Amino acid sequence: MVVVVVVASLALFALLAFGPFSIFYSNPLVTCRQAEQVPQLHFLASRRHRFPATKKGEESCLGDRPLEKDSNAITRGGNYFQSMSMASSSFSGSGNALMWFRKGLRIHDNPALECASRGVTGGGFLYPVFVIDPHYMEPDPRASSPGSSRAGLNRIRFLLESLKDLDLSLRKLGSRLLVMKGEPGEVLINCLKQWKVEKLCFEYDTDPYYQQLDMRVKDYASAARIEVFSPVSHTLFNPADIIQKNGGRPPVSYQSFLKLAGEPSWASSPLMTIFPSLPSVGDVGSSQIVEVPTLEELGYVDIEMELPPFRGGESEGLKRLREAISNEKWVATFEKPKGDPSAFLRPATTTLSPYLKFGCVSSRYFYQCIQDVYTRNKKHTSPPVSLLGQLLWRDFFYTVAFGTPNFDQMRGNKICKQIPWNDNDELLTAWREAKTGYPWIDAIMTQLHKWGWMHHLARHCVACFLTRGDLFVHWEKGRDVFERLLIDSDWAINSGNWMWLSCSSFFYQYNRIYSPISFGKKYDPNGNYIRHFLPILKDMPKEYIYEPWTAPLSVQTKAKCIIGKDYPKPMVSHDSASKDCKQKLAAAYELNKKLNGVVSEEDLKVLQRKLDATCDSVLNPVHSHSSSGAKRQRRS
DNA sequence: AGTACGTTGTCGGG
DNA sequence: CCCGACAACGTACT
Repeated sequence: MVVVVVVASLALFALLAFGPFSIFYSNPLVTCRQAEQVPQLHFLASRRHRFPATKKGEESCLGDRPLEKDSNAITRGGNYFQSMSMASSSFSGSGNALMWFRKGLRIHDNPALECASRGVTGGGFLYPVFVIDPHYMEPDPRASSPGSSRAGLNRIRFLLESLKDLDLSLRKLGSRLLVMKGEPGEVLINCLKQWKVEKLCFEYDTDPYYQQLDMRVKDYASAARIEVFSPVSHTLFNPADIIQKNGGRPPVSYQSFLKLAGEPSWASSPLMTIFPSLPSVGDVGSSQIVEVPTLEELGYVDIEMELPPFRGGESEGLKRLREAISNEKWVATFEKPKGDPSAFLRPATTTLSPYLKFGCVSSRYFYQCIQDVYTRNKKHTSPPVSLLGQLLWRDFFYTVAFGTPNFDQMRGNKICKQIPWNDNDELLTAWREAKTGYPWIDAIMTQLHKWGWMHHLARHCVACFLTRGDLFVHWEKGRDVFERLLIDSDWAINSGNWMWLSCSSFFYQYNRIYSPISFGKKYDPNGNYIRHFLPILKDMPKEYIYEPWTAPLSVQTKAKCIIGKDYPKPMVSHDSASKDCKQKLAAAYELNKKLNGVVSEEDLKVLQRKLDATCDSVLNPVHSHSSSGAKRQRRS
């Protein structure tokens, strides 16, 4: 199941993680004609699938090539049944195949499903399985907001909706989704045994959680002589290929990644398939099969939460993709940094990131759709800022993460600067709970709670504020909050972006700090975004809405919002806090340089003590936001 | 050793 | 809207 092992979307993190993808919501300007201008669908049956050349149960440990390069293997209008019978000649036994869904919750461009369908032989059956891990899905009463210990309610809902949609699509093809509960590895191995499965298919996954889980399952399959097919289809490229091309080390800059990556092998091959039907599902024996559960059935009762503007599933994802793509001028001129992070009625990006995260939409199909628009619009933007560039960022982070041990933490991570971040839970909690006293920051964090999604640049602002800009809290802490709450949170992209924003890796210009006051103001001078997500401030005059503590008491009274009572005072003064942060970063960089990146725990402690003495730090405000905030206010 | 470059800073001035 | 100052990092390449 989709348990991500380490709690990690910066969207920018999500970039995608920090949500890189955007789409308009319903765009009334999209016509049917435009919507159809996407690459043609092709029949699955037409393609002769080649099974991996490696031995049974061993292939795919590093992931197979996503698709054969040989486009001759792909012809239109082939005969489904013919190809099935071809496959059957090479098998004997039960002829049963199992398709294990984890991410990749889609029918289109799904090589593992194709292979599973083709792998059914004789009178065999196809078992499409999804395993719900209770740790990932069931309520944790101790969590800081509704949801499980690992996932916020918004992502759990999105996943359930995606499963429901997948089940519906499978049923239309004469199959269904077999939902089971339990520890995924255990459940799956049990299925393989009980159902006499001879072929196991699932999408290859680079996340450490799956690396470990899949190893276990593959070991069992190998011992039981079950054939395993595990294609790379979540990303554009196989991260292992890129790392190999670079002499075994992942590229650490986007530009070098681009050079190594080049064009994907399948760039002009048809990826879309239509299944006329799927092999039927066999007897499930004593296995406990459930319908896709509702939130209530999982134990989420009496929770009042407004619905975020994202419905999960392949159907909705493809609809949004077509809407986004149909606006060709928008696609061709897309420049990520020019988007407006305060736009919420109509976000400035595709908002496809949640769909890419769960694989409801294929990133490869998205890639081809964009290229298709580019062929008709010769003048278009380029990576890193273009729409295509956003997809490549996603692959960039997947590649670096896959090739970097301990990528999701500072310690033991070779590409991560060792910095003496503080471990102050009070600062972290105020940030997480949208109580920093900076309306721009608190509005963004509120959007995170309510929607499970914010614009990429909004993610930048709050990540910078928590780490190198103001609070100097460890980036891993903020990453964990994003990881749980973002619908699109993604292990590689989220940690990558947090390192980026905290100047721990990839980006190092620590003097460039987002102002929690001016940055939002330049996009949204009236503060509409703040008024929407922080209704307590809705009547604050625009002159004060970004800095309500500067409003005269009479104005606060009239706006029915007394600062310090109805809305918090700023927890730190940005001017002095950011100066302290810069000083600390400079000292930490110096130490890293001196020790050539090999900084011990003790070295960091010594530096921290030294910095605490020299900086008027925000690290010890134990008794209060207001008093330390007030103190700082006086100094400035 | 030196140079160019790097998806998305802020502020003040023209 | 664009400019430079601010203060100055690392990576990649020559």
